[in-house]
Amino acid sequence: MSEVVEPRWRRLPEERPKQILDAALTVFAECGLTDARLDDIAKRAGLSKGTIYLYFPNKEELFREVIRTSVIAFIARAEAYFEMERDGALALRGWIKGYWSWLKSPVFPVMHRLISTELRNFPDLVAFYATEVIERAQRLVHDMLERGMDSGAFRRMDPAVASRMLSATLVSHAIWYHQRVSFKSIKNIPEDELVSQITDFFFNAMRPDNTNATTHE
Amino acid sequence: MSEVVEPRWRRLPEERPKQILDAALTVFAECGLTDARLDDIAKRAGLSKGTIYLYFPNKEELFREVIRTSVIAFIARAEAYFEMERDGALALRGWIKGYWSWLKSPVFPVMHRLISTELRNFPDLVAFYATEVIERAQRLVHDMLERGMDSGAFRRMDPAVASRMLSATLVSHAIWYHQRVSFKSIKNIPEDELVSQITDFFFNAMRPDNTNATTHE
DNA sequence: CCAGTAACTTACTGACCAGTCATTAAGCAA
DNA sequence: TTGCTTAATGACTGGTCAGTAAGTTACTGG
Repeated sequence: MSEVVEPRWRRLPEERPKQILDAALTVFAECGLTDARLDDIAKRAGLSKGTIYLYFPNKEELFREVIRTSVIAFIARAEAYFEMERDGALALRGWIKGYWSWLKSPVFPVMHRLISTELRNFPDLVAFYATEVIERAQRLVHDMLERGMDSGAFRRMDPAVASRMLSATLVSHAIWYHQRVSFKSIKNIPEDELVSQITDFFFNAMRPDNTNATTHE
Repeated sequence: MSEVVEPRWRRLPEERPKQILDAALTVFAECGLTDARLDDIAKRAGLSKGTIYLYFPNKEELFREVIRTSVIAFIARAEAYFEMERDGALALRGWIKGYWSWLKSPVFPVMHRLISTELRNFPDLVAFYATEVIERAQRLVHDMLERGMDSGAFRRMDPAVASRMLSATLVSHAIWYHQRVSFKSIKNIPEDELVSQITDFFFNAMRPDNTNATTHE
């Protein structure tokens, strides 16, 4: 019998880390850090648990690495959205689109859970996230808003506050979107519609006053 | 030696459930369902773990009860805010204040975590929360907005969308507020200021157009 | 074709913790 | 004071799972 017997497993040391990180991201996204089982991650990656320990020292470090690589991937993508659109309002529309694509990715719920619940256990990741994502993003939006205000496209207000309001709206909607099966008010609204509702609302909040300078008081 | 010896423990069957629920709320709020330890809850309540099982059948049921009682307490409080303020805009300001007081309470992060992560394990609580809080609240806000639109205080738009935008902004800010130590952009802003920033922004988004009916296009 | 070794698996260990139950003690009534 | 009821305790059990280590299989170079 000269059958070609498939080996039970292959040696693929180059590809393992990525396979494990991908699987881990999925499982962490679904379960969170504590409820995620290394056996499940291994199974999903088509490996045994022991293999994970060849590439990562422990569960927590695997978690860290999942976050780090995912965030880095996002930043790289986001920066592509920013090749000098000088018009503040247009740049902002581009930003919203790009930001949403991150928010709707499976990485975001993981990040969000981290931020809103498991934060105190990972101060290093918090610092990393704060400087590498939040501050960077806020500076960008801040600048776009100021440009828009200067050009008269937006009314004058504190750009830091405005940018926070935009984030707030997007972030909540993203959370609901990820859970949309359970949310009547979101369930049947297509994604594009949702984003344009948010955009419209924000631009309305920022639209300049058309009154003829009635400085009452 | 006729010292008055304090008994090692007292029999207080009436008060135990509340003591346990209070302690559980705190610990669940900090750790989430999985990471919360019954021993910790017991310790915080000044009891032993066994005692918890005299009043609640298991951890999950205790969790359910924490949520139920807390949500009910909130609803009761919230309804007090609503004794027929007929003016839409004023009613809305009242609503925001009341809603915020719920959002900043320790129950909200628990609820939020439940919604955003542990949802699938508690369909009954989700349904309960959806009907008893979300829908009810949305209907109220919806009505207030419509009244405000009718009176000309607000511009015309879909009240469902507007109410969702308001919730979104408030909810995100609440999450950040609970984690404010880690959030530079929020840390030094007093609570009142935060709420009024949100309110102002929302009212600006809803302010009617002052253009003299320039129906271009 | 046959070591030798690197990649991977599997069976195990020890810590942890929800839930149990035998025991102890508070309080009450006679 | 005694004896009964029941609130409360805390040591224990059984299951779960992160992490380990010994064993197995794929591959490589001679």
